[in-house]
Amino acid sequence: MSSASASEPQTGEIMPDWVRPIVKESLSERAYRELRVALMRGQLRPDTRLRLRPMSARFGISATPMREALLRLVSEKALALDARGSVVVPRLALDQLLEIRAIRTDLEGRAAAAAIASPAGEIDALEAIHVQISQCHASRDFAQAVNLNTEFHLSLCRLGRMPILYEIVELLWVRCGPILSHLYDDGVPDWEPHPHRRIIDALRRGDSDTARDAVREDIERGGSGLFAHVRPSPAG
Amino acid sequence: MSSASASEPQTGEIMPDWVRPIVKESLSERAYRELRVALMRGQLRPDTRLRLRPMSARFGISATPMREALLRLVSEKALALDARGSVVVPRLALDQLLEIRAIRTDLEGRAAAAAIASPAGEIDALEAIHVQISQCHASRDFAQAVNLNTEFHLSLCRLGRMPILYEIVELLWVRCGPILSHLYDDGVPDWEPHPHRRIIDALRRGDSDTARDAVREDIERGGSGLFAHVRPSPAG
DNA sequence: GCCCGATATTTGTTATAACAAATTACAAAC
DNA sequence: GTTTGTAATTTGTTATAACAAATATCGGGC
Repeated sequence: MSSASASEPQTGEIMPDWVRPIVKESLSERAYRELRVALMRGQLRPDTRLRLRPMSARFGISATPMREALLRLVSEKALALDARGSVVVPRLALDQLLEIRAIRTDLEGRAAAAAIASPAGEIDALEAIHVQISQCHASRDFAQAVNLNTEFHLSLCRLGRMPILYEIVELLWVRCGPILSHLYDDGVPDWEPHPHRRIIDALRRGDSDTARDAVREDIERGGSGLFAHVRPSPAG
Repeated sequence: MSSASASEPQTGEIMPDWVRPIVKESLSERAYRELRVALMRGQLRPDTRLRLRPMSARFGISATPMREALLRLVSEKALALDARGSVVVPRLALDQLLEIRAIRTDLEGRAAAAAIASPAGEIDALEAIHVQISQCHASRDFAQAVNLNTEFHLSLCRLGRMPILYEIVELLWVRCGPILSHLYDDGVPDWEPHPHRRIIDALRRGDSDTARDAVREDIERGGSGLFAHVRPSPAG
């Protein structure tokens, strides 16, 4: 580690920039990150129990960092604790799904409105994602379409350049992860024009109001296939 | 499972309901909760270092649950890690404060709009908080006024009955905690009518649009005293 | 006075062990 | 076959120890 570490005191030497990205990732953070992407990709089914010691064995680490990773996801509500104190993959309630959609309407809408300042290349990249989604629809590759749809929304949020907002929205998507695989259970929407297209066109025209409204339309009209996989709300 | 502990197998016995509130709070959760309210009350100054072992000594617990509590707050971004890996009370950047205000406008605005369905008594309670704030202004008790102002906004959000939204907003307030004590550094605003009053009146009239707009006004025009205590944004 | 370098301490991280509570497994009794 | 009671296992929680890296302390040289 001759030259990289960020905490090294300044030598007179001038270092090229490309030596820096030596990141030291703790064991708990690696486990956290792996579990998180597994959640977002829908690879963990609701009600799955994640027991501490079996998990730490699977990851090849001790209980302490594994517990850290699990509890961090619990604190984000991406996972939950059952009555026994065991970590489980939660099943979203109807109330929660509706609330998440409402919050996403506000936040993703604001991000989209802020994204009109984006350079053309980044809007092109967003469009490229939507083209891939359309291809997945055509080839009936719904698993990939789900992941790309997530990527579309998160990429759009990144264009808004609001890091705090982005993290909130990402948390909401993680929470929906376990049921997201059913996004297309009701079939492929064939709206014309697709809300994603409306978003992209609005961004190109610098029309923030239309961008925001297209996001709202996408959220409100989409995702109907998810409702079959939420639990009824308590006393609702 | 007629009435008692959720995990207890069904005995024929019928238990009164009041035996239930036996809550077992783990050591880490108690430390987490205490630190969190200390943050929200502005009792921890920015750049304060919270070292692991001294902290666990102060709380009279071992390093493991203390580390859990600290890392949980780090994961919520209520605390941060410096280059050494030490936990520190972060200093908000200007960008972040502006972004938090924008997000609060959306979310607290939506909560206020949803709160028009609230029973009259709860709106009265909200008004009572604002009356206390006015009294604090008159008696120059700004420390208490800050806490009550926080309580006003969080109470308003609770009225919206959107638990996920509420938790997000609360997180945003926790992140502002370390600089909130400077809320009145620019003096007491003497707008007429005070936005809080507009909110309360709008709730009573069931006017969701005005409620939302009054929240926006309160956020946009208030809190100018905070800007002197944020660090300049990186390359901003 | 200031700077340098070796030692001692403290730091965050991870592993392991001890503990109580809960769950499971299993065999005896009905 | 079902139930019941006891033992064995597994669970989450907490404490403690070991480790390397970073930091602080302190003395000597200039």
